[in-house]
Amino acid sequence: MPEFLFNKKLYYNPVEFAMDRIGGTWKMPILWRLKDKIMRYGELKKDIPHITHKMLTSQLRELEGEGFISREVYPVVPPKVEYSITKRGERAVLVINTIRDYGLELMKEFQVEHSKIAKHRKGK
Amino acid sequence: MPEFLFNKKLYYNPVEFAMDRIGGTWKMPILWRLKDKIMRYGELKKDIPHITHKMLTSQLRELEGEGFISREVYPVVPPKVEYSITKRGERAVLVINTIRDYGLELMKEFQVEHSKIAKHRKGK
DNA sequence: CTGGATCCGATTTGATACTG
DNA sequence: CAGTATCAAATCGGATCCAG
Repeated sequence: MPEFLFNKKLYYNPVEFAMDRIGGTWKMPILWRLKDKIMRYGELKKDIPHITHKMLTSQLRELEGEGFISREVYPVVPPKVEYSITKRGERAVLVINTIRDYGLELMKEFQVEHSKIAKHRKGK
Repeated sequence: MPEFLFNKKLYYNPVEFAMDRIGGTWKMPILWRLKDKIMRYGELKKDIPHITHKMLTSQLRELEGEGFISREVYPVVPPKVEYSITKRGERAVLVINTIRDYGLELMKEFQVEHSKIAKHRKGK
């Protein structure tokens, strides 16, 4: 397993590299929401439960800085900022889908119940 | 996105749940090594660069406790303990493969060199 | 050889206040 | 509305020591 440097951090394998780009608690939920629509900062904030202002802004900065999302600022008062997904972000969403499906599978094995309106969702 | 509890921790989505089971810096490297062979504690320790005693033992405990690997203790002196992958662990390796492939793809995009030979860098 | 426990510094995150 | 800055709390990880 080769090791390498990126942004002054030492990585031991490609998995770690990938997870540093799109992992953590919040990046996937953000990308997931932007996968098929443009959203404003406030919309994301309202839509992602429990995320704090600080985490949302910092994670958006990182995702933007590494090209997974793009940010458009409208010079109006009050400010309006829209976030949208990029090609690179769309590619990431494919991987997120795989992990998500696996997560659902694991939850079943571990008998975890998503308390919310766990209606019968066939397929997907 | 539903939220739910598992082991007294609150999760917001299936991705987070999956990554808590097999994510972190060391779990994937461990599973990866056990995917096609049984290994002793000391072998894993020597084989995984930079992992500390504390991290290796704690991660092995968690992986075992959640059924991704199994642990066999031989009642001899000095102790001999062998770790092997389970069916659940093998399923996880499939996902790890996907993430790994994606990681390699990303590394290429970001022009990361993963040669073991050091390259000239500006800073350090 | 394997593994548990403890101390402690480093990193991450939450809460809060402030700005254009 | 969107974003920055600061401080404190919580978490994580490394080093070390003890044990069967």
